Amino acid sequence: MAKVDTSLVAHLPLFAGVKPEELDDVLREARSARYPKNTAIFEQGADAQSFFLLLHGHVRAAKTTPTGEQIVVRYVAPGETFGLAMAIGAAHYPATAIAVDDSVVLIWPTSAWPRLIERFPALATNTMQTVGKRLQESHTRILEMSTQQVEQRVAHALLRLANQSGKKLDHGIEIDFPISRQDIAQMTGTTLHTVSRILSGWESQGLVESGRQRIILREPHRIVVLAERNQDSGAA
Amino acid sequence: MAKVDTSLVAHLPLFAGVKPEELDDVLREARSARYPKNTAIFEQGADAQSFFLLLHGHVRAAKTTPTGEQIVVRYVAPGETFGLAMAIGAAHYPATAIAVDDSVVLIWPTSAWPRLIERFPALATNTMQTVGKRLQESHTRILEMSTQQVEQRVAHALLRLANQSGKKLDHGIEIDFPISRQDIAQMTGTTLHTVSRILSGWESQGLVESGRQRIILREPHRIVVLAERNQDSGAA
DNA sequence: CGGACAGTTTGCGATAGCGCAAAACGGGCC
DNA sequence: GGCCCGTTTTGCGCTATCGCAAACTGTCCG
Repeated sequence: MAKVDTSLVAHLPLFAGVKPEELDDVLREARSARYPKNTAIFEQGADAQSFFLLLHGHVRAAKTTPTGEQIVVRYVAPGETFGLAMAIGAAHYPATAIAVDDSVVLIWPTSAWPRLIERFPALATNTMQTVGKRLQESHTRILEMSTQQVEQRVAHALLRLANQSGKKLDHGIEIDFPISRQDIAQMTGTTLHTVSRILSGWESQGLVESGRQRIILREPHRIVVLAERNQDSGAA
Repeated sequence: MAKVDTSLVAHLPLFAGVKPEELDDVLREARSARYPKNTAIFEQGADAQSFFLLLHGHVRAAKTTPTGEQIVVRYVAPGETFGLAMAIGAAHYPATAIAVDDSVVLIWPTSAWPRLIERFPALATNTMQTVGKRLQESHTRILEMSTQQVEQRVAHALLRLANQSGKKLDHGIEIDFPISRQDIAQMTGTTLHTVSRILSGWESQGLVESGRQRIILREPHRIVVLAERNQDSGAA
């Protein structure tokens, strides 16, 4: 089993308040694994046997309806935890996790959780805050879906992605993993057609540069304006 | 300060795993208060100085945009906690809480939380599960908003309310607190006009009986059908 | 008992966004 | 180098839902 250097993960929010010497004990309970691009890490509805910490790569968490429609719950960036079903008392994963890029994760067995938080209460506190933050983001998303039109929601979504996983280029910010129009549609509650139209429009205005599963924000500032504008403002 | 009988709250999920004799210690740190109908318990953005447990009545948690639009985050039923900002590491309340009926709550100072969970770790675990459940509900709501049309969403919302706070009558289930079309609109991401039209339609089909801030589901089963139907099914 | 008002109903255009379908595109693979 | 497939683009008609406006109604208050 690969040994993980504590210094690589010590600064993560999950481990805030855990002493360096203790950290080693926590990591000892984990194993690491690599998931190639486009492979599933776990499936919605499966037994929640493990929880995860993403070290490298990017993971998409998506939820599927009985009738097959999907939404993207979130994109997981390196340093974030996912698959926390057990912490919230769920026996099964409520969503599917897929590596969208070659990804490396740490994996703890669910069964280790009670022992871990007993020994390191900070883990429980930190996880609580993480889940709480996600709840708030979730509410924000509901608020946006309720009050904004599609173009604004797409703008917000891209800005968040850029913020979370943007690679700075001299001519803009590139979203650092493969993402399709369909994915963005599933993040914003619309269709890939509409997303495509919007991005085409932006592209012709020089706001973005985009291609197959690739998006570069050329004018983040002007996209912020789009995201925040009230529905009345008129354009030429 | 009013003394709260432990036996009244011992069975609540919040206190699962807390011994009866310990429970008294937890309650000793709280005070109780009564909020008349339509009064605010806390405002979005205010310092999160307390957290709450609802004993009687009903509370609406709502989030407001900078531009004044609102959504209903949830309705709190007796026995549920709310205002947990501190547990999730937020210094300010992310939403406003309003008593929709005369309500009685237990109030703990935020500052007591660290001490409480240290002494009674079960509180932390239980709260974690509560927040986790809310996160999942939130995702479900996003899924619905993304994939279903308004009528189905309204059906789901009413069924949930009936389930959570329904009073059984011989001729149906009544939602046990005052709720307006506007409120339902803010739960489902639509307008009060559309909700009104939908309820009028249902009323003329005998599915519901409704009036000023009052809704009775007469035919819950048939409403379930509405909630679950795929968008293609046609009616006579 | 008569307002006054908050909540509700309803009509009628306007339209954002969907859904379908077809074509263009771009990359990787053999 | 050429083929194949998943992704993206775009046109076009359709409609669910909004937005505005006006009328209506049940309740509470004086």
